[in-house]
Amino acid sequence: MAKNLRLKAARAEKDMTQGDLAEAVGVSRQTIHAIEKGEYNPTIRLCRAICRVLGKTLDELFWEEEETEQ
Amino acid sequence: MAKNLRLKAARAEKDMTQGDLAEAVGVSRQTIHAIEKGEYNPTIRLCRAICRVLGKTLDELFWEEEETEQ
DNA sequence: TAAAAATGTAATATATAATTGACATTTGTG
DNA sequence: CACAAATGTCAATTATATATTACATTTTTA
Repeated sequence: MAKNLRLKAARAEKDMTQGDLAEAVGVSRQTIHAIEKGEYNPTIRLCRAICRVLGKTLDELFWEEEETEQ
Repeated sequence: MAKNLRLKAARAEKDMTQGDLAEAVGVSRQTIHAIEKGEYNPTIRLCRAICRVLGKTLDELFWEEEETEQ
């Protein structure tokens, strides 16, 4: 998975820390960190929760034209 | 998770069986069945793969205004 | 510039996505 | 109708998303 800079930017736009977002969507801070870093392949439910909190769509935050690795 | 009828319809539009789609995205037929039935909370990577094969966006196939259960 | 807040990282544990194999039921077609 | 293909379902297993705890590093701010 590639780094998710769009997520990082959307979070910054809302002035939320990784911890704030984690709490808002009900996961651990490390999970948000791992998603932004591209280490995790999150579930669609978590992606939707993040989108709702940040006011973005799935396509805006989680679409990728091509799958890079694995 | 709610039944994913949009996925079922998009698959029908491409005249693909559950088995065809499963093979195209590299998962088992049961996984596709479970997603359509709403039993699984698939990963974003699998959702993207399905979207690419069916020529749809994440928002078209996997967005939900509200999370129903659990 | 020191303290606090935020972020990065790692190891271990747990929940659940996904596989596999097998069979039952439904649907389409000769 | 009979056969085949597609779909539905179940149980057991494996892979991996996520949690938890803990600490190190970077960034912010008083």
